[in-house]
Amino acid sequence: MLELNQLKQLLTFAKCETLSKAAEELLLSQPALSRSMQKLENDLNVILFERRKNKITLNDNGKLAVECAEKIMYDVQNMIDRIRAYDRSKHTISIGSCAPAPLWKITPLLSELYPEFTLSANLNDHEQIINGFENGTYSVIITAKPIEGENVICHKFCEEHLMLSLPPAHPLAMYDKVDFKTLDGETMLLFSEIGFWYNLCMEELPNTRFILQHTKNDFDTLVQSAALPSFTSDLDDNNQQTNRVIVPIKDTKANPTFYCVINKCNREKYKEFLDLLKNFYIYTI
Amino acid sequence: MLELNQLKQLLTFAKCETLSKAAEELLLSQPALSRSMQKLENDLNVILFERRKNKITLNDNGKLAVECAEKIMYDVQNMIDRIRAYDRSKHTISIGSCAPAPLWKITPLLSELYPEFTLSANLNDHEQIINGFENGTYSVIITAKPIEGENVICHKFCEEHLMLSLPPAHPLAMYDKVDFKTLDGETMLLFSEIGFWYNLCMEELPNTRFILQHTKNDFDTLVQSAALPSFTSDLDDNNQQTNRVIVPIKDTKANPTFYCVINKCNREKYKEFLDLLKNFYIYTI
DNA sequence: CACAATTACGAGGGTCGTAAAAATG
DNA sequence: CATTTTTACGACCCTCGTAATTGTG
Repeated sequence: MLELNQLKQLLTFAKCETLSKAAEELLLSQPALSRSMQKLENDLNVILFERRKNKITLNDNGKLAVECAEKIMYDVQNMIDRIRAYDRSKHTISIGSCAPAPLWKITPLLSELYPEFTLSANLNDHEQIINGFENGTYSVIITAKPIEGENVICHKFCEEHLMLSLPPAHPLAMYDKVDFKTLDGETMLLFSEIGFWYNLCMEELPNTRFILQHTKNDFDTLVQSAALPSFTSDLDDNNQQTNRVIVPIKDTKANPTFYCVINKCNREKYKEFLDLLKNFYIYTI
Repeated sequence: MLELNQLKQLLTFAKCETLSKAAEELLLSQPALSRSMQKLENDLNVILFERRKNKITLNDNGKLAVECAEKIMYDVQNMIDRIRAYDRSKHTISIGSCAPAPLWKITPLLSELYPEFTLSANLNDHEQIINGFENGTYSVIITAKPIEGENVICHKFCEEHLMLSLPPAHPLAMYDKVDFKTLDGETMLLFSEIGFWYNLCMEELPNTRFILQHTKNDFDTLVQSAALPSFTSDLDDNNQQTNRVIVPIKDTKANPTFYCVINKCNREKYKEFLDLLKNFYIYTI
C-alpha cells in the first residue's frame, strides 16, 4: 500500500536530485531509499524514474507524481494542524487584549476559575483583536470601546489612567496634570508591547522621539536610571518608583475604560466568569 | 509518522462503529487495530476516542479527523488514478470513431505501425467523438465530416456505402436501389454498436421498428435465419451472405466519407501513420 | 578514483496474532 | 454469558545498514 513516507521520500529526492543526497537528508542509507522508491513504483504500478547506470532521474510520470505528492503532503500537514488546533482550542482559553494592564487582572481570575484550561494571552491593536475574536482565534477579548452585536456579551471591565513618569528635575514635573499636546516633542522611553497604546502614542505624539524597549525588565531598569520621561499608569505595579514624579494625563484617550467581550455561544462555558464580571467593575473601583 | 494505513483504518472504524467489526473488514485482528488507533493518537498527539470499559467511540477531535482523513484518502486515490492514467496515455493510442467500419481498417494499420502501443478503440456519436478528441480522451478520431481547425490535421480516410440486406422474397428485393423514404416503416434487425449510424437510423427511419441486437455474432446469426431486412455495407466482410439480396441505398447520408483527424501537436508521434494516410484513400478506392 | 545506483545478506524493530484480563448489559 | 476493549507475549515480516558489484566521468 502507498504510504506517506514514500511520498515524502519522493519529494526529498525531487529536491536533492540524487538518491544519496536525499538519503542523507532523510537520515537513511542510500540503498534503503533506492529500494523504497522501487517499492513506490510497484505500489503505483507506474515507472517514475529513468534509470541509467549511475544516474537516476524523474521521468514525466515521476514529475507528475511529485506534483501530486506535494499537494497531498500539504493537505496532510493541514489536517494535522487543524486537528491539533481544534483539540487545543478545547483546552485553552485564548485571550486577546488591546492593552497589557487588563491582562494582569484577567489572567489570574481565569486561571483560578478554570484551572483545567491553559491560558494563552495576546496583545495587539484594536483591529487585530476584533479580527481574532471574529475568526475564533480569541474566545475572550479586552477592548477599549464597548462592542455591539447580537452574538456578543460585553461587560465593563476596568479603567486605566495613563500618567507621565518624570525625573524630578524635568520641567513638566511641576504640573498637576498635562495633556498630549503639551507633552509632544519630548524624547521618551517607551515599552513596545503595549497593544493599542502604541498606535495611540504615534498618533497623539507625532513629534516625540521614542526610544523603544522590547523587554519589560530592561525598560523598568532604564526608567530608573535614565533622566527621560516615560509612561506608567494607575494599574502598573511599578508606578511607585523612587526618584520619579507622577503626573496624570488629562486627555480622554489617556483614560480608557476597558471592556471584556465574549461570544454568546460561550455563555455556558464562561458562566462562572460572567457571574464574577457583573460585580467586578464596581468592586475594583 | 502518520501513515495512510492509519487513516484508512480510522475511516473503517468510523463506518463500522466498533473496533471488532472494523478489524474484520480490514482483515486484521482486533487488538492490532486497537493498537494502531492508539498509535494514530500518539502520532497526532491528540485524543481521538472516548474510551469506556467495553465501548470506544469517536470524540469531537476524532470526528474532525475522520472528515479530514476522508478528504485525504480521496485525494490520494485521485493522485494514483491521475498518474496511472497519465502513464497509460503514453503507451496507448486511443481511437474514437463514429462508425465501426473505419475501425476495422485503422486498427490493424496502427497496431502494425506502432506495435509498442496498446490500442483502445471507442465507438460513439459524432458529438461525443469530437468532445473526446478535444478533451484528450482520443488522440485519433474518425468522423463522417471533415473537421476544420488550426490545430488539427484532417485526412480523407475511406467511404462506406450502406446497403439493405434482404431475404429474396422481400418486396424491396426487386429494386436496384432504395432510399430511406421508401424503406421507412419496415421491421428491421439492427446491430446497436454502430456509432453515428444509430442516430442516423432513428432520424431517417422514424416509422421503422428496429429489433436491436447488442452482440455482433448474435446479430449475424439472426440475419441468416430471420426473414427480416437489415443493414450491411461494402466495408462489411459479412455482406456476402447466402440467401440475401443486397440493395444499395441512394441517400447521400447513407454513403458517407470518413475522415481521420489528429491533433497537430501529435504530428511527430504519428509521422509514419500520416505518411501512410496521404496515399491511403486513393489506394483503397 | 571518486561518485552514484543496485544487489545481497544478516540484524533489529515494529506489527501481527493468540491468549488472557477486565468490564458491561 | 456473549460482546467489547485493552494488555501481555512470542513469532514473523519488513525495512534497515553494511558490504560488495557495476558502471560512469
